[in-house]
Amino acid sequence: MADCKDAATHERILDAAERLFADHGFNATSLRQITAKAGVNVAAVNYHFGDKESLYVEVILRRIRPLNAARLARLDAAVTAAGDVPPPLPEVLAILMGPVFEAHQDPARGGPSFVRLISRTLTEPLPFMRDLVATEFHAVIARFAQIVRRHVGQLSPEDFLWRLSFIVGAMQHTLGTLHQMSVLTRGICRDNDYDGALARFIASAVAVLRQPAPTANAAAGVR
Amino acid sequence: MADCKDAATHERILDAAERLFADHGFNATSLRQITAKAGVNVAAVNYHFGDKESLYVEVILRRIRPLNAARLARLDAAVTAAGDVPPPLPEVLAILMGPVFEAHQDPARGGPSFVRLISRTLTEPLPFMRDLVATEFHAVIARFAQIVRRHVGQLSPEDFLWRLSFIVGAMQHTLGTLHQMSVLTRGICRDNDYDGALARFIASAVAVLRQPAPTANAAAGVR
DNA sequence: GTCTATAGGAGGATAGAC
DNA sequence: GTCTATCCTCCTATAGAC
Repeated sequence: MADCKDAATHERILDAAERLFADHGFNATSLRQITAKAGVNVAAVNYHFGDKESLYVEVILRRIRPLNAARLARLDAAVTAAGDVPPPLPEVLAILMGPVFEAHQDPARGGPSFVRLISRTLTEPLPFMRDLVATEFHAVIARFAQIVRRHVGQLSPEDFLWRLSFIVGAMQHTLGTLHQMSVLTRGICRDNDYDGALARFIASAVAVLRQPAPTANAAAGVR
Repeated sequence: MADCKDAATHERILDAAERLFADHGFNATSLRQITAKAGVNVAAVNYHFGDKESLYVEVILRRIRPLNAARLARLDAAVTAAGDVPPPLPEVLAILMGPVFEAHQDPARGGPSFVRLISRTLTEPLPFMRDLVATEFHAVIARFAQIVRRHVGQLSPEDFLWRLSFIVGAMQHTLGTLHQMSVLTRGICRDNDYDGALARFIASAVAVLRQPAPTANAAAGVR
């Protein structure tokens, strides 16, 4: 048996829901699928979590709280070590993304399913998900954005935020497709090359942030 | 009345569905919502489109076919004009993204709803959507990737595809959030600054593609 | 604490009148 | 072509037994 025979009903439901929500999304997943996969009764969800939305929230919180705590702890350490100047940009980005890549490799931290689920949660516009993202990510985002900002002080706020948006998009897409990069690229990019993927993401994000400030004729497509 | 009184039922259903699918997604939108918004009877969907999935496909096809045709036509013209060398990278990217930004501004080409719907369709993993994307986008993607590739010939296939993936993510995220950039940035980035957004996207994509090839110690977070 | 049984409602699809 | 009426499936949530 792959399933631990002694896992509490509570945990078994969370595990099954994590996988199914990641694969099919919130609306396309029924409580019956979840309880069937978990090997428990339909009513167990209501007993342990109340309703479907609360279950989804718990699935996310179980993983994201330790993950974000790790991010902030590592960032604090890096800031302390760096002294008066902000920590180097690649290091800051590595601290932001590293824990997610680690979670992708570690079933105990959710594995690929959880990472994909995060990616989905960031894009699905259901009100309760937006609230969840706002509550759990706001402190992390503000903290990192503030430090990154110090590295590109010459940029206008507008340029800075557009670049940040592109990077968030790349991040979200990377997390959502990492598990199938081998298939998507016919084997050229490997799913399990975490160090390579992380290094390339960081380098590209740095390239976006450090590109020259735009000039008036840049919009004309000048080479 | 904002609605054209003579719009055929067929078109009214497509318009209502486009908006609702973009706002709430495929599963969260009911046929009853669509027909209510269109001011037609529930059975009209079945009569005109067969079932819900076919309706979704028609909503996309109505807009995406002219859009992709315009992309390929402009690309052909640019390739002809450039002669032996490939057209400049920023110009190629402008041809790829320009038509989408134009559609965002033009209600007759779908406006923000259609652009958001495309973004959603690229991320939702329902089988019929994956088929739709494969069928309608494959030729365009292959054509553009081939030309972009000629600008970064020194890159390994692996580096090239990772960078392309980051750019696709940035593109998808930009299209999905363009309509609310004002809100997300508290007014700093404007939704309707299409030229500015397009220019910034192109510049960032170029920065990602043209960054130096990675070195062995890049993964260590060296400044 | 966990399960059985079921209420109560919504959704997609269709038959047949007009 | 468009509408009315309806079928049947599937879902969430709950009440109450064990």
